Amino acid sequence: MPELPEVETVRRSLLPILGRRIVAVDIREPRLRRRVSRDLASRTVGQQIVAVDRCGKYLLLGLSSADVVLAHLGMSGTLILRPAGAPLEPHDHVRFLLSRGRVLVFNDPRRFGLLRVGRTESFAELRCIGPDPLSQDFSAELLLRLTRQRRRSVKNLLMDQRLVAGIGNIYANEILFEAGVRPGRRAQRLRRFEIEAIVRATRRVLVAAIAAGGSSISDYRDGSGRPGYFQLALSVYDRAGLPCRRCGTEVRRVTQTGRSSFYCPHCQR
DNA sequence: ATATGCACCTGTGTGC
DNA sequence: TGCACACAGGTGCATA
Repeated sequence: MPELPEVETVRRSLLPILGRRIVAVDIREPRLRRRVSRDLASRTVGQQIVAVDRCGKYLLLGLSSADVVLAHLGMSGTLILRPAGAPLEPHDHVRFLLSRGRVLVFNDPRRFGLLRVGRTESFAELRCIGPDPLSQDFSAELLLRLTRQRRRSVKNLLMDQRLVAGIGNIYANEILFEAGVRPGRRAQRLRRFEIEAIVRATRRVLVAAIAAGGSSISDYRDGSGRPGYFQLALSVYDRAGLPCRRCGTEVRRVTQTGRSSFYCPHCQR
């Protein structure tokens, strides 16, 4: 489910928790991709939530103690705000009871997500992720540097969180369609104008996707339970065999390093 | 450096 | 209707 646009949408929808205190923590299933921090409850109960930030696909809830709750939504995770008395739902793994009658629930059917508490500096996963593709750091100069000497495919490169943080399978495909570049192209063979097109396309696609509230392919919801609408605007992702919205040619699906890639053989070179 | 295969999980859709 | 199978937004490992 969640790539940068979905995580950013969740972040924005969670802003109403700012200033609330964590009153109780209920860990029902600690076995996520990594075990939920054993001291999650002891380090968060009594703390006030003072920040809701995003770093790539990670969400960071800043606490008044200077600790941070680090969350990753994996493939199927959601962080959702409900009324305090709302009934437990399937796959509700951790619940933070908040002041002023709300409960923040980490729900994740596949349990590929992550929920930890600690100092920001202590999280190794944050140390090795690249710049945010919406920041000024993500420029044609940077992408040019990243692509030199690398034989790997441009799509694979865009999805490498160490190089750029937040792009996953849906948006890598969409960005490359928008840029007119085939996903299988080797990074080092890209021309400068193509690099520039990819940088522009990245901004356009991610900004549009955030504006639409992300993509709800099956079950993604934001923190207030609302779906996104960008799936209706997808150009190639999950559209194998359907006509390209721009030229009518059939969209193709190929497998690259274990993931499905989609492209229009006419619009993308 | 990079690709592949697999592992971790559950849910859904498809074809028989 | 039931069953087997493929596949799904992510990441990390071991192996080539």
